[in-house]
Amino acid sequence: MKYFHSHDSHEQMHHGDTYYIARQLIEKLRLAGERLTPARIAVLEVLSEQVDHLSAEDLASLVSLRDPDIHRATVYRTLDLFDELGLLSRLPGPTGGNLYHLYTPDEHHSHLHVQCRKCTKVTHVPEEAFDSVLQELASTIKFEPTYSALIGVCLDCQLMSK
Amino acid sequence: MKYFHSHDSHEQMHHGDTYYIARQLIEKLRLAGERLTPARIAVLEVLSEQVDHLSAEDLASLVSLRDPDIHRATVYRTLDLFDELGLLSRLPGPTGGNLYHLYTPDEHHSHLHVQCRKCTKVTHVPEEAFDSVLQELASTIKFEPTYSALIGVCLDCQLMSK
DNA sequence: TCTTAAATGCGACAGTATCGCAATAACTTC
DNA sequence: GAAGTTATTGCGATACTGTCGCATTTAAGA
Repeated sequence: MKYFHSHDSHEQMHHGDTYYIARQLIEKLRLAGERLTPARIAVLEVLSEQVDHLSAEDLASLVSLRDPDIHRATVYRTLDLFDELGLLSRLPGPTGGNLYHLYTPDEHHSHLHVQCRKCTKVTHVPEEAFDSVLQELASTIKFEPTYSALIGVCLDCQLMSK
Repeated sequence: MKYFHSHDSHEQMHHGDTYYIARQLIEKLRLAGERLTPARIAVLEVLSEQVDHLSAEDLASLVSLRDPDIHRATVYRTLDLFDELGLLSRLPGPTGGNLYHLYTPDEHHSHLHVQCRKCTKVTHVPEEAFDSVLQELASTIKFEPTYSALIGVCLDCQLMSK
């Protein structure tokens, strides 16, 4: 509970701390008026432990490991919810489904994921490099690339097809 | 046949001309060493008549209208081929599948599609505005955003969720 | 025309995600 | 802390998208 007051605290609290991240986001859930259920917390915690983008089915397996009573469908519904709340990055995966990855609290909305359209590998890009572009986009065509991703073909896949 | 020489010709030949587009691309197919089959030509022509991005299933229906003997699976295989040849834009659609749209011959590789992650609506962006960005991407993180698309949330969908 | 490798039709199949509905549980109010 | 209201869940069935193997057909070159 003390952990919710991060601003004025000098306690050991690193951004990489899984539980710190999860707590921050749980607070976001509550503020959005969403119910705090064991399933949602479990999904949030499992998500916060992942470094890369994972499929819904993979996440469901991990959640199921933690609590076997949580159903696949619930994980899908929870991911949809988190997506709508803007808590995570959702990108098309290699097998047709989507890949998910939690935005950490210190990632801004303009954080950019770059994904290869062929191998679906995702690279994280520092936002500073693209702030100007994103702003130009927003003003020129009324498109706000919040939680955005750029899709193209990575160098490896380009070389492979030659 | 005369139509292949567009540079020095003064004939009526607009970029919006469906058959002109299809012919250009048929030539590309041949140059790539691919076989010219009725199915591929039909898919190419149907594609060239579309203004927006369409799903594989929708395209298959349209192709089937033109020639009922062309199977769903063939359309999927053909779209894969066209994608690999860089003839079309392939973007994730609303129902999990992909959406396809032919690049016209006058669209360069750096042509950019901007797609809303929620309603999957696609907007075309003039490449000039982003040449510098794309080049920076390519050099900084070794990512070549050829046939690329930027994914975010369009203004309409942002307003709706508030 | 003949030959050969590629492309096709077909149906079955796999993976991803969604659905309706009854049962359950989270939050509010008292 | 008990009751009531409404959202959430588990469950199984199901739809949708895309893929596969294999026998047959066909495009392209000799």
